[in-house]
Amino acid sequence: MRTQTTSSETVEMYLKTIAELGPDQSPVIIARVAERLGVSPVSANEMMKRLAEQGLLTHERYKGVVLTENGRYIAHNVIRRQRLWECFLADHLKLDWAGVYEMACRLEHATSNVLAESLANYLGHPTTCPHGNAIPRSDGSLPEMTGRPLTSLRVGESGHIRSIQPTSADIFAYLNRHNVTPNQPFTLVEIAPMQGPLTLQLEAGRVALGRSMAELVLVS
Amino acid sequence: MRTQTTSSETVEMYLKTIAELGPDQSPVIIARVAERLGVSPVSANEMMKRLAEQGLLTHERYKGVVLTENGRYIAHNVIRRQRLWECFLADHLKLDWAGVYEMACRLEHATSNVLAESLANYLGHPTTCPHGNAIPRSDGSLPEMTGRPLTSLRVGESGHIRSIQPTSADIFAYLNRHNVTPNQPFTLVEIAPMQGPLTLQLEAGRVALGRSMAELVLVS
DNA sequence: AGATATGATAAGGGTAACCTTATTTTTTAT
DNA sequence: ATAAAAAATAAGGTTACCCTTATCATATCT
Repeated sequence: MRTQTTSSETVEMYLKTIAELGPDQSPVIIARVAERLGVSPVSANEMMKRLAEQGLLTHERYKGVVLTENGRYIAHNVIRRQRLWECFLADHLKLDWAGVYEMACRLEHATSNVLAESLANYLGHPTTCPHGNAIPRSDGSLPEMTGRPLTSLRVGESGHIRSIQPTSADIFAYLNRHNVTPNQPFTLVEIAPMQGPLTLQLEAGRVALGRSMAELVLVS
Repeated sequence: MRTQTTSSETVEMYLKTIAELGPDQSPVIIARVAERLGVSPVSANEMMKRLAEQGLLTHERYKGVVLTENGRYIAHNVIRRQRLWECFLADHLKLDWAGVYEMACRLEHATSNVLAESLANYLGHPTTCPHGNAIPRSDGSLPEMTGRPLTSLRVGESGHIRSIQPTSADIFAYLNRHNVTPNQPFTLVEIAPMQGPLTLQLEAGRVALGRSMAELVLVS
């Protein structure tokens, strides 16, 4: 927890993206960040230089970037705001589960501390967003991630969906359409060979998920 | 109502400011806009040129700028969003009456149509913001302003506070501290000469308001 | 009718983002 | 061990804002 100098929206997006791509503080390849932000790798590189100068992250060539304590603090704050807004949008405004991530992503940058805490209070201090991801606490700490990736299960195993990691609205929409949402019980009925799809049996029916999509799904 | 091409935050702020300074579509002096936005007159001038090119306003030298139908539509939409957020912040989150204008001013630019309409619905389609100003309708139309400026009253006249026009948080705070808020009954007990202050008798006590502040207060 | 304050424009710059197109460096995979 | 793929950097540009200082044009006031 430190000098939270107010950061531009762009800076906030970079920090948040890095935090999302590297929980556990593992180095994040800059090109992955560029991809997710829809920006050229060159631009992302330049930005990383600036962020490093500001002491928000460290960069080791060909390894990737790691947030400093200060950078992580800001990132978690941004994520906190986003997830609080997601709760409001989904639970109170009844907005589409798949779309709230992106809507909240715009609101998060326009949210002061006072506002965030009032909102948290109004919502009853929720601990997870509608997609099941933990909401960082106001001191910047992030509760331990519970659940393991769907891809780590064997055929025949059962469990409950715990969370869907941040992704695009299309993917959320696909998952929602097939009832792959938090708390749903399921059984893994098949894993196709050659990096093929995983097939889940849910109460409402079956779904096939490609590997990369399945990696976004945490279960218990 | 027209081609609402998505506009930048800056453009939205210019349009909103022009709409606020020139209700009734009277020409607005560019320097006034610059002042309110905290920008140099030269910058505002350049921006007006760009806005005129985009067909959002017309500019007559030494007279001022007037929004086109399209420009006004966008401005009213921005104002609608801001005032809806003000309602939410004040009525639901119980945030400080004086501060919600500025908080909402940041949220307004991060608010899509879908979100604005869901919010309106959640709030029960309010028609005025916490400061008593009319909320433009979703078609961009603005209900007729009711009430006249406090400065048009004579000593001895009574009435109710109707609204406080958009201003800074300090001024809102001052007015709030002295109970100059919508629906308060009052009597105008004195007008000091030489452009001096107006003194109001309210239920809770007396206040003295300078001319320029009094002009922001509409009464009935 | 002319002086003055006000409003507008011209000219020259700055910054934070972004871009593309080389080129270089490192990792990785055969 | 080396070739191919991936990551990083260099170089040169663009855009949307913003700035200051100086000059020009108009309206208003005496």
